[in-house]
Amino acid sequence: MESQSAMDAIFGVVRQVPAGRVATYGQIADLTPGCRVTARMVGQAMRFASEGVPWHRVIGAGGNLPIGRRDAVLEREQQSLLAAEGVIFTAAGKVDLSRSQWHAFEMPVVIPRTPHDR
DNA sequence: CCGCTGACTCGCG
DNA sequence: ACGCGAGCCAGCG
Repeated sequence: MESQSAMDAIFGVVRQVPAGRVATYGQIADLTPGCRVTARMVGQAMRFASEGVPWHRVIGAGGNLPIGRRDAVLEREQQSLLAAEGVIFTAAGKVDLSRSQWHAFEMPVVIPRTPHDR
């Protein structure tokens, strides 16, 4: 299994996803600071999500719910949890990322500019 | 050390 | 639309 510290880092990012919004495995991986975290690892980590970690807001690329291949019951739970939060689904049963994807707060890159160079 | 396996993703036919 | 293979990286036998 992956290291506990890596999962903690991943959980830390997942906890930032607000209700009504979703993020993809790859997105979480990219946002997770520290070492090389891949989408696969995020998925593994979600299996061990503890209380307080909104695992249901983490979905597959393109709005898929890849969990369905493993556990249909769990997938229904994820759907109901998301629906209860107001997440928009498409007719195809996928999450409408264009409307519900979480956009992490990005720290604006402050370009250093000294008084004399302008 | 090798190979297989994933709640993954992307590209190609 | 759908399957397949390759990249991905940690864990396990």
